[in-house]
Amino acid sequence: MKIQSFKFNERGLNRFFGPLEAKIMDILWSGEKSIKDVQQELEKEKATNFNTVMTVMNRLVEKGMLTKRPEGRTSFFRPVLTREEFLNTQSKEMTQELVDEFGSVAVSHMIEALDEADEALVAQLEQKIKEWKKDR
Amino acid sequence: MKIQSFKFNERGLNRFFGPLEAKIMDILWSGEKSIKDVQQELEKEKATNFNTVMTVMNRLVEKGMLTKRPEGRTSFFRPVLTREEFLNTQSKEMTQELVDEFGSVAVSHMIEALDEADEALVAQLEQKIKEWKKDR
DNA sequence: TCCTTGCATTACCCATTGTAGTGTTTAAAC
DNA sequence: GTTTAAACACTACAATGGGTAATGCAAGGA
Repeated sequence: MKIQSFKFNERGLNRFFGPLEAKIMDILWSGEKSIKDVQQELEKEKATNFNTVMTVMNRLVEKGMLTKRPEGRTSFFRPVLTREEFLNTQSKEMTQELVDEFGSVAVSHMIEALDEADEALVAQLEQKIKEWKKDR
Repeated sequence: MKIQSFKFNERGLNRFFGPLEAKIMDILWSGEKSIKDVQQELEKEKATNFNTVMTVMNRLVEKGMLTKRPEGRTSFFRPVLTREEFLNTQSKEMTQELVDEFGSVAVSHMIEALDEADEALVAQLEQKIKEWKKDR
């Protein structure tokens, strides 16, 4: 299942996940782990129930975000996409949707957004356009 | 209250609102209307309970999307922003968030998205960059 | 006075997310 | 081989957001 909602209010992974989900994804992007591993990691910051972690992790599997690899009695979980792949995918989809939905209005806003953000990004964009023209 | 979530799956206003909310906003963007006006408009397509419409409209007021103007026993509702203002605002916020969140990755995706969308948009973007450079 | 109209209050349903109790399986320890 | 504890399954509940609607009140007109 795909991510289907982007929250303006939040930051980082919390834009795509609930807060606990986000923490779990983050932990699993540091390597394959069992439920207990994750729970202990979370415990460092705040008392966390094992079953809570299990439930959320299993839901993430159902959503297609994690894979579950049983090994004996214990299962090990791993994100389907790397963090980079994930963010890349999301960014791409978002951008596509933005242009589909808003067309030329979005284009104006892109420049404005880049303007406030970083001069180097505009240069990069310019370069991209150059390449794009070559392929025509 | 601001819109705080953008749904990839949906189209148009349904990206920002629930389906009934979206229809109501749409109707109100054609002019100030009472609950009954809106309900009758909705009724044309599908049986619609008056109170359902009322509840949703009042929620839209709470969210800051509509203003309510009492006149005698009847209240009249009007969107706070015009459709154009609303879409413009959303597009701007989305774009800003995108750049904030993904930086240069987003830039690449912008071009790709434009590529698939429309050649004219790339030209527009190029023009925007030119203007941007002038202001430096 | 009584009925109709407009609205307020309140509620229930469903989905998502965070939370956690209870029950079951099974490997390992005794 | 029976007990125990770890891992897990199953289930449920709360909060939130959105769609739905019943009930009840208030005020104006017949």
